[in-house]
Amino acid sequence: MEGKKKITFDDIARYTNFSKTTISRYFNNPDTLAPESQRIISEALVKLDYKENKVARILANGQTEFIGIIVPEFYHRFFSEVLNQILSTYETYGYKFLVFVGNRNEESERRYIQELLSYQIEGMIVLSHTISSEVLSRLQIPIVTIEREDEHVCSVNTDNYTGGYRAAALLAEHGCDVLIHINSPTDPRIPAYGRITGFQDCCRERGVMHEVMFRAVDRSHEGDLAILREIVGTLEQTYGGKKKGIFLSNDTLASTLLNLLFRKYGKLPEDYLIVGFDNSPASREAIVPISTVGQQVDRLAAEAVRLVVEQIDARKKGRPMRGRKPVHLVIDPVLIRRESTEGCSAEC
Amino acid sequence: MEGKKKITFDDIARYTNFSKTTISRYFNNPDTLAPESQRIISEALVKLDYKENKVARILANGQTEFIGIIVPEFYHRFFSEVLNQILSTYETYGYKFLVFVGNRNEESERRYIQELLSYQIEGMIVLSHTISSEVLSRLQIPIVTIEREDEHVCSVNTDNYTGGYRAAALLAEHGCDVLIHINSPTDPRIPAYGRITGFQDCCRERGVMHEVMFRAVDRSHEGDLAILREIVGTLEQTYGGKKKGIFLSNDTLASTLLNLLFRKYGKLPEDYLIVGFDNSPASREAIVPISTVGQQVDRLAAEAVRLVVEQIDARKKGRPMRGRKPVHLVIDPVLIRRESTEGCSAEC
DNA sequence: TTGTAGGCGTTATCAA
DNA sequence: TTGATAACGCCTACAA
Repeated sequence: MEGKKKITFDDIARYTNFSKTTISRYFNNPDTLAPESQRIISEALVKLDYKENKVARILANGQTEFIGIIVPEFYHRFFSEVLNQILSTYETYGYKFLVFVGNRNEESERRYIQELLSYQIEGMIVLSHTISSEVLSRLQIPIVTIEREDEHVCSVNTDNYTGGYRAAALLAEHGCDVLIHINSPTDPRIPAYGRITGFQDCCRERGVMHEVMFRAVDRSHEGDLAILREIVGTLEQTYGGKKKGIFLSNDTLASTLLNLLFRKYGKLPEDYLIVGFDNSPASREAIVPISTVGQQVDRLAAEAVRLVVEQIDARKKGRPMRGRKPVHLVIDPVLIRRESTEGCSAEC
Repeated sequence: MEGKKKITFDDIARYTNFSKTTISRYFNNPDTLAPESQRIISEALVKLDYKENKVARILANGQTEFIGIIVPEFYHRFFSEVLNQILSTYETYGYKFLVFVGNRNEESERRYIQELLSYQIEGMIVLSHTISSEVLSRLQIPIVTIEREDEHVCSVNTDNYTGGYRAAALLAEHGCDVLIHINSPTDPRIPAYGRITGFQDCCRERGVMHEVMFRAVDRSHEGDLAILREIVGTLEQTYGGKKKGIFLSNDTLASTLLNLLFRKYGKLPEDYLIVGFDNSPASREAIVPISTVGQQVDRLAAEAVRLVVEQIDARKKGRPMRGRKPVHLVIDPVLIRRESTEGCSAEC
């Protein structure tokens, strides 16, 4: 009952008078065994308390069923939600996940990748963005990125353009005189940039007055608060009597703005409409539920895993993906209307 | 440059005219090699573009450097934060983490554990609570739990009792006439129950009127809202003119209550003081920053990993932990005073 | 339906 | 300082 040495196929073979091969077959092709043999072996397994050793199996057949994941951080809920959904696909595909958090440090992320490769991962899902897709593509294993620069590898992204477009459209429909988009300075090559162009295009098409304000938001709550306070000051001066529709780059920021206004006025003033991005709990649980553009995180994750697995499978039968153009999947965002734009129908 | 077959020690040995053994030594005991030999091998590695294969190494020496993790869910930020901190210890100890999310389903968690064991993990950190510590202790590998029932295994927990005590003390110090604790029905065997007893003991010691309200909170935001609305109604009836100090089981719930009151009165009424638990972003970013009892998540995680690693090391040299009583570490909580109890000093 | 023999890429144990 | 050889535990032809 103590620390006995592990039971192997050899032990079972000896115990049952079969060969190791037969034991192996019991696990991999049970139907090629005589029913009686199956029973004998199955009983022996219990009797000897056999525990399988996948490391040995991997060495023999090369299939680790490992997928590596690199996440940049966990502060933004988006990442923990995606990770959650990815991990949940274990039930579907059986792949196990080796997870690393990139420290925004290219050098260490490189090391993580080497480590992952040394464990013979069969594929990789990358959410971190410090390593270029070109470098990733040279890794010679199936790779899928989520919401990051993806020129040379497969990817799954939210249709940010449509998201930004719909946010603007929603605000315009509610008769806002001026639309404001607040965002941090964004690299045009990453998918999130689409939110900006979508917003702008919608405004232009409809001839609505608009402005994109790039500020160093998203560094700290205090910083955001200060920046938004200043912005509110500016807005009240510049667009005094006008109805203002404000689209923020994420729900946390939207909630911060909302709180700011609510504290100032004891309510969300009627000349302010707010839309966030992500459909994170922060938007639903805000003091006034915030309209938002929801990323379909479950689908992002599911498609990402599906895509890696597809490539892994393809590579197992020949090498059909060789030189093929990377696939870029796009997931539709969902516009969620809440009180911050619709007003409070019932109870006010 | 295409899909060449992998380079092994054999290739390097042939290329350098050393034996496989020497190549192996280069990696494991470089100092036992002649400096010249080291140079030769090191150059060969580059020239041949060797990539190490840890699976083979594991099979040979039995050390996977894997630690398994089972997290119950990712909705509560606590878990993603702990996971984050655990993963970050890679830099310190070099252990890699295989992560599973338990679906609140005992059967599947059992399967996860089997899967983890089959990959020869060297230890396990468990945050999920569907599997009893007794069952876990029979797994014969180092195990550490975090904030869950831990009778038969090592654990790291926040000192919930002190947390509850300090929350109550804070409210009492501010002259509250009655203290209320809102929590979901809690199993007395889990650490979080300490919050309740700590709260009660403090109230009793000080002779403060108090009440613990067990409600089915934490299932959904809408549900919480309804429950809290009802509670507020009750409180206003029962404790009309009194100053009420409310301690909630987590920050999200505290924030929901705060929003409710703020919407109702346009501010946080002066006869309400609020304290949450966790020091999650929700408390800092609330419309009125919420005082809270902070779990030192970084320390919880760091100690948990240290504890598994310690056991793993101990087991490698003999088996000194055999039969020893499990270690239960306790981390002090940190009381964080914010506006929801301190009032607004500056700007009001 | 079952068995034999060799291999997967390292490390460990003796020798030299 | 270096090598030969046997593990590690399983899988996969090929054979019977």
